[in-house]
Amino acid sequence: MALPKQNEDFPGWYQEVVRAAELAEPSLARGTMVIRPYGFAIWEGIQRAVDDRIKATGHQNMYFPLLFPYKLLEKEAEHVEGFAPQVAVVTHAGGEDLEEPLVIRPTSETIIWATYAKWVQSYRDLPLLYNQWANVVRWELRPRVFLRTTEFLWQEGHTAHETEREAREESLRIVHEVYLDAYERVMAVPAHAGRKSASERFPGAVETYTLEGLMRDRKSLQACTSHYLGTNFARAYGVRFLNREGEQEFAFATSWGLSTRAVGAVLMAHGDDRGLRLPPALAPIQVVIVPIYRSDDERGRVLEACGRLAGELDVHRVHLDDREDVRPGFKFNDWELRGVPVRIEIGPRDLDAEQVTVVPRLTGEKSQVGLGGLAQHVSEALDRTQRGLLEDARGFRDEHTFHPKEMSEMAALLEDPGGFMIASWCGREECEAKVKAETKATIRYLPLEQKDPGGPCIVCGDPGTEEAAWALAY
RNA sequence: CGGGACGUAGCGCAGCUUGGUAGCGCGCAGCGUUCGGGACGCUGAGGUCGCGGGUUCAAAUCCCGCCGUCCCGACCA
Repeated sequence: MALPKQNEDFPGWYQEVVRAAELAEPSLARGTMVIRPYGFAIWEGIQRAVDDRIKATGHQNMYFPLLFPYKLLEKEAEHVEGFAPQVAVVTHAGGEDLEEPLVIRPTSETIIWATYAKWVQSYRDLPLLYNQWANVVRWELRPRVFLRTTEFLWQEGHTAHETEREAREESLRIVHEVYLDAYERVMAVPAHAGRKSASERFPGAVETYTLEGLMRDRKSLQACTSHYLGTNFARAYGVRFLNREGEQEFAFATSWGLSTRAVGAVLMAHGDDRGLRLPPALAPIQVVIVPIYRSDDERGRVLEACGRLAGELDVHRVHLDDREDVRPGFKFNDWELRGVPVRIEIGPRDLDAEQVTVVPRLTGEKSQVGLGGLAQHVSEALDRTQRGLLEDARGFRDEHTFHPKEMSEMAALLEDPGGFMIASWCGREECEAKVKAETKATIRYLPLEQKDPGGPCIVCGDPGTEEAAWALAY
């Protein structure tokens, strides 16, 4: 089984890696997927990293229901307008048509803020710093495994605050301390933190922050979002509190989410022609040991050594591949496809020389390591891999970041080689739309703080007000 | 919903033009030999040819209708 070449056929490469590494597969209902154990273990690693950080920033987990009445959705005008086209509605249950149709949540702002109304009376009740891990359903027109499925898993944080300042700080803090930290330190995926333009903003948000990562096919992936919602939801659902001056006031809101799309981000940011490459901090298996033997005699000797050495490693997740029905060569390829960071081969030749063979997935280079120094050698290889993947991805991104001055130049660069196009923008939606119509590229992010782009709008030539990053996206 | 393609074994496909016993590769099962980079041999299991109708002595193949999937666009974490 050979993978399609990444450079020549990226979508094919992606689908084949997902299938062959047994991460997930399309399911029976349109646009849904079955996540297989290995793929789910990667998601669990992401969950763990994100959940730890959510808790470290003072949030608690809770759970809200999957279904809520349709009329709740309608209370926030922009929100319903944005989500109505992609909402699945239950109209029939218990053997009859429902008087009140129920929405399958596409996101939970509505039900949560309708409930927060009951929880908040006074400024003393604030802030509410809550998160939930849940599944949501959005009727997307073009699903793609992990990147855009009809149903997906995510976490969604929903906080309520006393002041605008506090809520704005919260939404930014999540971007940096939760998402950026998890992406860069655990998933080894470099990302730009930025603001969304008005047209790309979450329905109902005042400001949407995003992390954008550049994938191996030079498209940008929105890796998560964090929204400052102002008082839009508090007004719609009546979340009022008595402030310190004794006046009624609407609470300020944030919401933020990261989904199973993150698994796709890891695949597309690090994969190569041999398959997945997983950062050790995330990998379900950090070190795999492949025994090599012919006779029963060798088998006993080798497996004994494998067991002993596995115990000596300073690594949490070690797997001994003792399958009898496939040969070592098959196992090498199998684990490379699955992205295991370090492979150790142990055979009779190694044992005779009191050494083992160590092969980091990052480089694929074999080296012989004496038994005494093995634990340290492996730890160093894992550290190098964790750093190396991030550096590789960052280098790739920087090589594909350009500063075009003319529309024609930008269009040509988007075509080949592709990547982020940093260019001046006047801030008008017409100009944004024109770029999309001509090149399919959209503004992926604006700097967190608006700054002088130092030149005329690349589209219309009027004075620029924003430094925008354009790219093709998923 | 617009434009294109495709539905034949678990997966990937050939066969259709010119109607006549259902094929190939991978995978799967058994046995043997192998085992330091995706093994090989022999034997075997597995199919309402997407569904319905029509033409015909005879339909995977020709005709009509329907259903479904995928790709490009609009929507999007």
